[in-house]
Amino acid sequence: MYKATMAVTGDETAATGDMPAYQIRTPTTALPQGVVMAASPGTLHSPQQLAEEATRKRELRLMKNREAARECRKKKKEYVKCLENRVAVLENQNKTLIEELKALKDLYCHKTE
DNA sequence: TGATGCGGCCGTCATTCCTT
DNA sequence: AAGGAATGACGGCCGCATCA
Repeated sequence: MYKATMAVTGDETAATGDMPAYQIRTPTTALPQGVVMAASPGTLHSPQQLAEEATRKRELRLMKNREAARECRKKKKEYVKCLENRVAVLENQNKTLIEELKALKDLYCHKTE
């Protein structure tokens, strides 16, 4: 949703270049706390062990995705806040420019009279 | 005071995007 | 192409405000 908007405007770039900050994907190497690495697949044999491994993998995936979702929402909120700030700045600039234009018009009118 | 609507947060699933 | 991370979409839960 907000990604599409970014693609259109194309000027909300992060310090890193042409990529918006909220889209920068930095690979995380650290495993979340409490996560234990499984034995290598070659050491698993019985259906019981295979089922346990599948369950473990699923729980790990869910846990990682849970964290990712939290992080994603956080980034999205920051991005929206950033856009709102930008809107405020641009509105102020616009206001200033309108006033400046008005002043220049007044000056010009008085000169020609 | 219970019913209802609303907004925010969360977890999960499905899909997209990126890296290797 | 496979695998993992990021994100969109959806539904559930909770707290708060409003109303009858």
